[in-house]
Amino acid sequence: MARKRISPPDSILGWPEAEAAHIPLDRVRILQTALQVLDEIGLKELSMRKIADKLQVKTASLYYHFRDKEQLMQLLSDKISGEMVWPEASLPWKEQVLQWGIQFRKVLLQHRDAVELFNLTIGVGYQRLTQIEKLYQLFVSAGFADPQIPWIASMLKNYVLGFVAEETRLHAFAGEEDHASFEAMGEQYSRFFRQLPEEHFPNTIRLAPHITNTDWEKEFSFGLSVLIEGFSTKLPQE
Amino acid sequence: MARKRISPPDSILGWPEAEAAHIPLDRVRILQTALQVLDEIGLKELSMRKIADKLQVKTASLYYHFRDKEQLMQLLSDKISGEMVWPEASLPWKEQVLQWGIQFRKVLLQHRDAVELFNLTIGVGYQRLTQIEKLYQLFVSAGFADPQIPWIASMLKNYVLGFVAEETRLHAFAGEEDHASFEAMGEQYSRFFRQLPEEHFPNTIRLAPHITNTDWEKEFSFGLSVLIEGFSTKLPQE
DNA sequence: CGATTATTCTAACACTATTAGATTAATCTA
DNA sequence: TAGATTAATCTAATAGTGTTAGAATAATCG
Repeated sequence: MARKRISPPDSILGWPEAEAAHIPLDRVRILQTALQVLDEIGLKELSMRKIADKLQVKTASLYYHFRDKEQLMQLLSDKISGEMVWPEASLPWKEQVLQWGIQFRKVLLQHRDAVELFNLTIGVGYQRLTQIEKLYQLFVSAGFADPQIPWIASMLKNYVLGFVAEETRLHAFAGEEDHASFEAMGEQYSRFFRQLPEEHFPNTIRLAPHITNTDWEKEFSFGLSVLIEGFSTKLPQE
Repeated sequence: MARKRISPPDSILGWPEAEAAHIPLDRVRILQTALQVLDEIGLKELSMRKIADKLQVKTASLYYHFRDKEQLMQLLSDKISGEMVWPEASLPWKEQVLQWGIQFRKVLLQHRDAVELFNLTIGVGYQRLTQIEKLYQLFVSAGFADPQIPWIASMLKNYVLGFVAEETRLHAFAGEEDHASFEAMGEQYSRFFRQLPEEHFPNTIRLAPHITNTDWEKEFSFGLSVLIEGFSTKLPQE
C-alpha cells in the first residue's frame, strides 16, 4: 500500500491533524468521510471534490478506489443500510413488521437526504440485499405464499421510504434557518395552504392542519397498521 | 411580445423549419419541448442547454421564462400530472381508488423517468395539487375520517410511485439496447440473482423468478387491493 | 539496492447551471 | 410615422461538476 510522505517540512511531528492527514485512503475511510460530508451539506451539494477536500486529497485519487460517483453513492447507501437493527425472529409476524418499519425509518432519519440517496441508487450492495433477504424471511415464516412475498415486501419498503420522504420534505419546507421549532415549520407550511384558491382546493385546505400539526410517530404506525391489515387478508388460511 | 427577426438572409421565406424556429418562446412551448427532450434522452441527460438547442435558442433565454431549472422541472412534472384522467365519481369508492391508481400509473409510464421527476420535485403546482385534491374528495365521499385522509391518500400516491419506480428500474436493468424483448430483460436480471452467494440470500434467490417473470398489471392490482383492504379496516362503521 | 507495483497527483476536458449587461425586437405614445 | 419605452433574446463570462490520461511518488518485493 502506498503512503503519503510523512511529516512535511512545516508541520510539527506528531501533530494529530497532520498525522490524520496521512492515513492512506481506502474504501472504508472514504465512505466514512463521504457520509460525514453528506450529513453536513446534503445530497445536492455532495461532490467528489468536497469529499476529497475533507480527506485532504486530490479528487482524482477517489477514482482509484471507486469506478465513478454512482458506485460511491451505491456503497454509501449500503453503509447506511448496514445500520439497520433486525427485529427478533421470535416475535409474532405483525410485531416484526412493525419493528422492521420503525427501525428502517430510524436509520433513514439518522442521515441527511438518506431517502433520496436510496431512491437514486439501486440496492445491489450486500447490506441492502441483506435487508430485503431478512424481510423475505420474515414473510416466509409468517406463512405467506411465495409469489406474493416480493410484492408485499416491496410495498413495506416503499411505504417507509415514501413516508420518510414526506416527513423530511416538510422539515425542509421551513427553509434552512430555524430547524429548531416545529411550530414555525408548520406555520410556514400552512401559510402556503391558506393562500390557495378555496374554490379549487376545499379539501386540501380543510385537511391541511392534519398535516401540519401531526404526530409523525403515530401516523407512521397508523400507516404500518393499514399495511399489516391489508397483508393479513392475503394470508393463506391454515 | 418580442419576436425573433423573420427570414434571416440565407433562409427561404416560408420554409417551414425556419418559420418554426421563429415562434416566440413562452412557458407552454418550452415545457412542451422539454417534455420531448425528456422522453428522448432521460432525466439524467436533461439539461437547459439541450432544451434550448431543440428550441433553436440560446440557453440564457430560458431564464427569462423560468427562475431556474428546478422551477422548470416543477412545471414539467405538473404538465405530466395534467394528463391524468379522473375516475367517475359515481363508482363505488374501492373501484374509484383502483381506477385512480391505474390511471396514475399509466401517466407515469407514458414519460421517461417520470417517477424520478416526481420524487425530485415537490408537488406545489396546480395540476399536482388538483390530483391530490381529487383524491381527498374521493376519500371524503367514501366516509373516511378527516384526520386519516391525508395519510391514506399519501399511502396510495406513494404506492403507485414506488411500484412504477421498481417497474421501470427492472426495465432499465437490461441496458439500453434491446428494450424489445421482455425475456432478455428477465434473463439479465435473474443472472444477477443466480450469482449471489446462496447461503446468504436463500430467499432472495428462490423468490427471484417471481420478480423476473411477472405480470406487472396483475401485481399492481394485487398491491392496490392490499391497500384497499387495509383502508377498509380504518373506515368508521355507519 | 534496484526494479516493480500500488497509489496519488497534475493538468486537462467537456460538461453543467446561472448571471450581468449588451443587443435586438415589439409595442406604445406623441 | 418617428421616437421612446418595454420585452425578449443574446453575448460572454463565472464557478462549479464528473472524469480521464499520464506523470510523479511512495511502498513493497526480489
